[in-house]
Amino acid sequence: MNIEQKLSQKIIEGLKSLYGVEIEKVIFEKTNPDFEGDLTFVVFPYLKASKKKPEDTANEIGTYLKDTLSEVQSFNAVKGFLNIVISDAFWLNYFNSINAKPLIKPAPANAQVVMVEYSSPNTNKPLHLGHVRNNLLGYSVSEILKAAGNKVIKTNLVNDRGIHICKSMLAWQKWGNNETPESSGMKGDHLVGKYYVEFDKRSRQFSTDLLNKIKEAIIPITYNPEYLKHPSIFEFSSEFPIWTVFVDHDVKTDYHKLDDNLKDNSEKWFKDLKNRIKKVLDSDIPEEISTTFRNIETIIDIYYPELPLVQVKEMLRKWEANDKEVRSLWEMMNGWVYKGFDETYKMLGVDFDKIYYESNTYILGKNIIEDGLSKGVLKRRSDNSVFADLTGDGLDEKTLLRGDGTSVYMTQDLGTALERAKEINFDKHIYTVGNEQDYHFKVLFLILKKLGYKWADGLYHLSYGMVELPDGKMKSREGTVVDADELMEEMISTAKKTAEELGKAQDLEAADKEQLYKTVGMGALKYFMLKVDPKKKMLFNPAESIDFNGNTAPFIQFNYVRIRALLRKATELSHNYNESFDLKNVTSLLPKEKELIIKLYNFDSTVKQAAHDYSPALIANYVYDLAKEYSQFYHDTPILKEENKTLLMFRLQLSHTIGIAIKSSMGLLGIEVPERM
RNA sequence: GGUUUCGUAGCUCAGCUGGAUAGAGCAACUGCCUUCUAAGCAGUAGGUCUUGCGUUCGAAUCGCAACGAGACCA
Repeated sequence: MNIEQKLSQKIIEGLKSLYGVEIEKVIFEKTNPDFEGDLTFVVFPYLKASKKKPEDTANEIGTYLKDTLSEVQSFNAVKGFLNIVISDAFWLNYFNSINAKPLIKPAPANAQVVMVEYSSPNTNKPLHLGHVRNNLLGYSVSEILKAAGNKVIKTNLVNDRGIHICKSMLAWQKWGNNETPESSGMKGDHLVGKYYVEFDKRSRQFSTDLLNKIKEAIIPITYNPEYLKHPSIFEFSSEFPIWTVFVDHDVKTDYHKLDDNLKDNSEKWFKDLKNRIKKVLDSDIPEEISTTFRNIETIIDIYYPELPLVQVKEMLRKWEANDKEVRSLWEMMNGWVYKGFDETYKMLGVDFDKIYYESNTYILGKNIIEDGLSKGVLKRRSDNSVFADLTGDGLDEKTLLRGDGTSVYMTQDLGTALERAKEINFDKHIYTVGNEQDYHFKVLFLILKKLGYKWADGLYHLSYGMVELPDGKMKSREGTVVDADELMEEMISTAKKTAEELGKAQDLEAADKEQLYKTVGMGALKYFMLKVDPKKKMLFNPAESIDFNGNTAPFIQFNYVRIRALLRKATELSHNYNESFDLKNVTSLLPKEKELIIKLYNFDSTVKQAAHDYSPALIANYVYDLAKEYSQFYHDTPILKEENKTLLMFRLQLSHTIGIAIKSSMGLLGIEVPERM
């Protein structure tokens, strides 16, 4: 039983015997630092029962505690606050029980099985800052869950198929000149990403060129605004404002901006244009117009099949039909990407127990539809599409199967979840996905619950906030994406620069120095991202480098390093801090020493809370507090100069165990600690 | 427009299952290296917790409304 439980029990007893109040749960506050005490019990709610002044009530309960619990050394009552002082002997005794022992115990045999899905990249471009937050969170939450006694299966669902993957493939095929990671010296994922960007560029250029051809063809009739008076032309121009631009030569508007669809959906745009032209041609119009429109029609007919977006759809169709050539191109380019990702993952220090590929799972989910229809959870519309009616739960109708029988993302996710539940009998399944998908997961979980799957109660969306830049969200099209590999490189070189400026680690071997820069640089990055509450969006300013001072990983690492150096020196002086020491000879604790032991005492509950909240930020706050507290202690108390041998030993052991706590906590964040820096 | 999240120091964030005078770090300013590593320690300054109303012994925390910002869905 821990000290809070003991106190709770006695307070419940005391309240009953003193005032006849029965309560179930006692909550303690941390004592305000301005007052003496380790824990505080607030008595305001019981004044009605006690019919006494706040201070008197607190004093009575305090007396009861002191009389019945030997751990209670003293107490003081300020207004309605009962500040309880726990005896040094209790804290020393506690410290002795954990001294030099590992703080994290392996999961028990009957542990709950938790799947944690994270990372889930697309294979059409390299990882960026947003993925970095996802990966660090997923990994850290996994480690925290393990430390809290769960069996964790880390998993990654790779999005390796679809229209966006085909874009890189098509661009490489058409304009790649057989460029490979070897020939270009580029990381595979970056090379593929380059062609993804290339596709976008070429596609837009192609649309622009085509548009220019149309513009030229239309010139003969643009000098006669009279034509606008024809009803069919008028209708046409109102649906396609581009016409107006052609007619009015004074308008300098970039016609690209006229219709976003032309940028992103040129295929549909030109198709629509052609249909509209047909409509005009069918109507009664002057000869000159019909000739012009026929010319335009011909231009579209010639160039439409060449549109990159048209071709990419064709490629996807071939991929789905298992076309040999397309499949082998796909395999080759994905192979490049995986090699690149592996490097990034290694640098990030994350790993997976199981990797799924969407190319294997995207067909799943269709049997669920049948099941859902027969259970009446899903319904069929007249156009043959299938949907879940969630309006009763305050949500919309969610279509799961289109009229033509094709499925949507949701269908896949339903299928994948079912597969996994069958394959691995998990108790919980965590999806680490950004909060832009909150609605998606709400719907997903709700449908699975409605379908009656018991395991659906164990599904959880670890929804994290977006990483934003000073001018808003990252946008790949605007080139504001912060690349993961570049960022990591930068952090490491900044660590190097800083270390050199400070004259740190001069006596280390070259290889150890490199390792140190990596540990410190990556530590700073990871801590920076994990110390923020996952639920909240966070800001990253590329113009300001991530700090190495203050509330940062390097500060925490530095304190670990000081402990290690201290212990090395102690060993040199033959102070064997590993042998057990006699508690009786330590008669009292310095305030800081007690504070530190209490911090150690809080390790378990912090890990538990962090696991419950899926929040590495709690661990980050904890370890920073611990390191800061130790830093003050270290500064104020010369340990090796202590003449009292027992005290000297105690302080070495305290430092040692705090070192263990720092290392363990940082480990939960995926951050390493160096021996020297 | 509908749904939803958020608003705390100049900046980045803690604190939010209601508790005492709202805390850190960065940036600014001031001290402290002959000492176990100064990536440190100590200090100064910086706040209408967006605003208003309500709930109560007590509200940054809970409720309602307004204003502002973001996300998702059309």
